Amino acid sequence: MKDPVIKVTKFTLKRLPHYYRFVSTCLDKGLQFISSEEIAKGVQINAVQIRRDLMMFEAIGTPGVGYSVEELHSKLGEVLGLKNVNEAVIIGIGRLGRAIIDYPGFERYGLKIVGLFDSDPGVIATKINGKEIFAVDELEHIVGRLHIKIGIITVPDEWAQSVADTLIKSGVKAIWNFAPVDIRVPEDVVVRNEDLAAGLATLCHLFAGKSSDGFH
Amino acid sequence: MKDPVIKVTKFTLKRLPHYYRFVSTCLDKGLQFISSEEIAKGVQINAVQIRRDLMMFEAIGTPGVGYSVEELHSKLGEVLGLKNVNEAVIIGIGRLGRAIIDYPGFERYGLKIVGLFDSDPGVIATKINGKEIFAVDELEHIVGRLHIKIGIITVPDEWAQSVADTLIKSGVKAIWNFAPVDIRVPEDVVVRNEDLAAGLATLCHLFAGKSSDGFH
DNA sequence: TAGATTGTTAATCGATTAACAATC
DNA sequence: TAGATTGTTAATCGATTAACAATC
Repeated sequence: MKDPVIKVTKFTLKRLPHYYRFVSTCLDKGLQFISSEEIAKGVQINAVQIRRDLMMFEAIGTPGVGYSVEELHSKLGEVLGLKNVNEAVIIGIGRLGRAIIDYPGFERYGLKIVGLFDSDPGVIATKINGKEIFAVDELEHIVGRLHIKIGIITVPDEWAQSVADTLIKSGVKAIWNFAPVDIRVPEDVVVRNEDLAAGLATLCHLFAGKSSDGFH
Repeated sequence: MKDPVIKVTKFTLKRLPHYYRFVSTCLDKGLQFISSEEIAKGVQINAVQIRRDLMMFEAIGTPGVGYSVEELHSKLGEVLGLKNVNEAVIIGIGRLGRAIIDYPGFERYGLKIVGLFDSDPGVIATKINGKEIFAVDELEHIVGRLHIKIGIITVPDEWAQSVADTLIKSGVKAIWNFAPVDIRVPEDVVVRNEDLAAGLATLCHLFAGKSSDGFH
């Protein structure tokens, strides 16, 4: 019998990490149950929306009582694919790469960075947090042998696509790209282009809008 | 006469930075005109969608010819609020903070980080790229005096909200938060919570979905 | 003119919200 | 039972797509 793949819309999916984070803190506090209203306050999302989103697990809540914190936490983690530790490699050990390597939020999500790569002879063979940095030339070899499925790209724009291609050739199925270019991948590979500058542009626009509105 | 505030939906806004980036490269290549089809290929978004999005500037394109690269570039930059340089401060000079300080995509968007702050006596008064790091205690004073409107938060979770409060009190109107918590702000302040771990969670889910699908 | 491509209207699709019956 | 809160259905809202007339 195969696992029923839980279908979630793109939009629901975006909200899940927030629920997960909030529910995690509730768990830490030792709470037993929470209502959709309480979650709503915690994550600033409409309570109806939340109930709707949580409907993907059938009948996980108890009317009149709320949701079991523990169960909800566990289910959310499962849907988000955080149950098993995911091993990843990171390519590009500049400042951004280093920041990612010890970004605090990741452990909770079970991400384990097991391979560090760079092309700069000056950093190759040095260590970060006890992990050695390898030459990019070895990327294909190592990724293939360790059966790594996730690659994190923190190299300059002009290298990003070619690094991605190498990763894919080596069997990587999920790419998290921080270079400010849109990476092309085949159908069976998922990619997330995390363009920080785009986030900035969005913020600037909202800001510009607000400030001109202010004068009317 | 006041500037007509161009209304853009949340979704259009998310696509604009991509257009902007692509059009920038066309400009660099010296192209005169591009069609919505060409942009579509470049950014992997439906051409109709693009035309629809670009309708916010009235009649900027020429039927049968396309859009003037130069004009489009300039208009997009304007809408995104990138015309004037935006000065910002950053609080939290850890690895992430340092990565942000020299992330390559930002200059193009006119972001200028003019103040660096941290609470660690070990880094206060040291310099990065020639810019001195100040004590957080001076944040309110300096931000207020320089009339800074944008604050970037790269401190640990537990400090994020309080730093945000200080920023707001000092007159900051836009906050870009990298700490993995949702920051609360008053109505007249815009905030963008850039939770990297949430991005990871999204990627993991997509990945998990793909891999189980693969077996059917 | 003929060909290309825009701007716009109408049709479709999907997400959010409101209302409420079912359940503890 | 009465009160609370879920799960679900129906109504609304907004975004995307398709079709095409207008324009260069």
